Amino acid sequence: MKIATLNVNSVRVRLPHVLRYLDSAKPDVLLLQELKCQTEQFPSEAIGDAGYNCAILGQKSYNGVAALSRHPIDEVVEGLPGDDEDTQSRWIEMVVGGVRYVSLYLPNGNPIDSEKFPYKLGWMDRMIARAKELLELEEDFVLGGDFNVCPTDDDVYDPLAFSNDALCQPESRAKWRELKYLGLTEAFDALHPDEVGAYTYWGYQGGAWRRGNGLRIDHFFLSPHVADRLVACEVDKDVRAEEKASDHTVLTCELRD
DNA sequence: ATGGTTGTTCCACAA
Repeated sequence: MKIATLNVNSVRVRLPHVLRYLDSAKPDVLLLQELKCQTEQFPSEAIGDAGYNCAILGQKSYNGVAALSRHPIDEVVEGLPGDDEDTQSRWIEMVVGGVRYVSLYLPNGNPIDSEKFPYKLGWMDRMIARAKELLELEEDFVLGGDFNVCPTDDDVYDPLAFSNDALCQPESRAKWRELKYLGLTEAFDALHPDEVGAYTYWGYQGGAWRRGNGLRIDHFFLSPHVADRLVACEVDKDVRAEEKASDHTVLTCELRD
């Protein structure tokens, strides 16, 4: 079972990249974030022609998440529970073959002296609560996507430059660990415990990609039974190297069948 | 302190 996640930064601009990836890598599941389009504008036909079913939660201009599957989708849950006032499309769940796959786009939270930072932390509390609920239900699940958290300074090309960034705040990192300490396995760290600089994002500014100035902010968290099946988790940098690429690349995770 | 890029939109805003 091959699972992949990609923040596309506009699915309409990045459709060729997505189709090329599906055709070459043939993942069973692909989680997408930052669709930047409404649900009706999502290119379901092209992706359907490529052999994938889609669960989509779009939004005009910003955010938007989707989960694609080569196998039939048995159930879809749209949105992260816990705040009826929250209208941002950042969470979708898809059940395939008895496993719940979540595509999530955690709030960026910058700048930290604005209302955006407490929104990020509150959203993380709701994510932790939902994960706890799924564990209590003894569900098998995978949380994948753009977490907008660099877990440690080893995940940042220039920690000093990011010391005031929401992605690197002690509060953001503490909640990231709180999620993990529920009993989840962070796939990349579990298989590459001492690896430094396994970045998944390189911004568009200042030749960041060319210079290797990246951040590790895309992650997979696995529930206990799913973690028992973990065989691989890798960053696929080829997608970021393409023309007109997203600022993120693909993170993959392989589970024993 | 500022400027560097990209995407969506309607002009700044978000990242």
